[in-house]
Amino acid sequence: MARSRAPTFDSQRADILEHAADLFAEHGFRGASMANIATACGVSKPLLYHYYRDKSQLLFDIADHYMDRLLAIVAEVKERALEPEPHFRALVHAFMEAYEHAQSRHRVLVQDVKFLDEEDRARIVARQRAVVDAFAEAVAALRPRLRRRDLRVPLAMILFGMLNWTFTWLRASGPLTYADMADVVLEIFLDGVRVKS
Amino acid sequence: MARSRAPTFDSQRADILEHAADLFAEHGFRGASMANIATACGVSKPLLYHYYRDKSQLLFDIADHYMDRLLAIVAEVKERALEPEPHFRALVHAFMEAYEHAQSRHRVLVQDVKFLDEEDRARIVARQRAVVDAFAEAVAALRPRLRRRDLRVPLAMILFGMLNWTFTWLRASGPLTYADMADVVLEIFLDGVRVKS
DNA sequence: CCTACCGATCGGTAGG
DNA sequence: CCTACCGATCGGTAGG
Repeated sequence: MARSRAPTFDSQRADILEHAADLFAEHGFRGASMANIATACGVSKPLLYHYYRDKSQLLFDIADHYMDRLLAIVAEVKERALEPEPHFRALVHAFMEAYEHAQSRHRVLVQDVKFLDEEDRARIVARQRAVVDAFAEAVAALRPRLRRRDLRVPLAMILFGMLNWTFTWLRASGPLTYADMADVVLEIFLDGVRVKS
Repeated sequence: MARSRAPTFDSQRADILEHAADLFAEHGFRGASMANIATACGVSKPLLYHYYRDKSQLLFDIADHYMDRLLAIVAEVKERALEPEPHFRALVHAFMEAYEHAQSRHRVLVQDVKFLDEEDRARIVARQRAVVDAFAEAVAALRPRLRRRDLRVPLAMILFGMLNWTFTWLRASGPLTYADMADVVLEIFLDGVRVKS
């Protein structure tokens, strides 16, 4: 009979994923070696292969679990059945809060998904597209008479630009919090910054 | 007497830089080998080392030349001495036009500068900061009564988010042109997207 | 003696 | 779950 999994299996696996995400974020997928990850986790390199088939699987799991989280946020906000503007505000706030607690995963998603093989990459990209579509709908609902339907996705991508670019400059330890940032983005996106008459 | 450089030296060097930028953009700094770059350029690997001391020098040159271009745009627009809003519009349009013709260099700047050694990285980061400062001033001029001075740089970073994130989704061959994109960003940043009463 | 450039191979390290 | 290794490929440089 097959031996059962150690009770620590899942937490050990999660710990490896966390350290791997940090190292991929900092050094890139090619720049971080399996030996580096093993050392960071305080385990041997062969033990890593007990939890993950190969290096790509580790990368895929980081990206896929992170997409689980982002899609769960989209679903949770949708369930509240809010009016267009509160719905939009809730999405932006929930995403910034998620980003605050997943900075390494966020970087990995942005910079390293291109190293996945075609099949794995396609799955991640499809799930990202689902998130973009949810935002495009939320944006369109704000402006129901928007004439150019072809601008729905670009408007969502512009919004994601404001939110996602934070990985290059916003730090949880800085003076501007992630919640402040959500408010500033909402102010700009909803009203712009031009001097009001 | 020292033999002079071949007349093709500068163009050969520029050709190498271009191919290296494409490969770094696609595969990352660690994923693109000197052998790959040599093959793409149609030269031998040792010849690469005639033009560039090492792989890092190649990366630095890509980033530094691109910063030359971006800082030149900032200076050119400043020389026109426009009013705040036309000045701001000119900056956004000029940057989007530069991005359109430098997609690989743009990606390299975003994703690979972290692989430079401390000194080279510091130079690039300092020049990037100069660009951010120029945008922060241009944004502040739009809204001279902005109460929170500490929002000047975040506002500029939010704008850069909209512009720079295009590297993930905007294609020169697509239906939305870079010039269209500049106009949409300006509309949002200046007026927001809320339904106007 | 210089610079320009080749075919071949170096020491070290990657993922496995 | 370890040490000990492998085939391959890395960035960089030797002699000529």
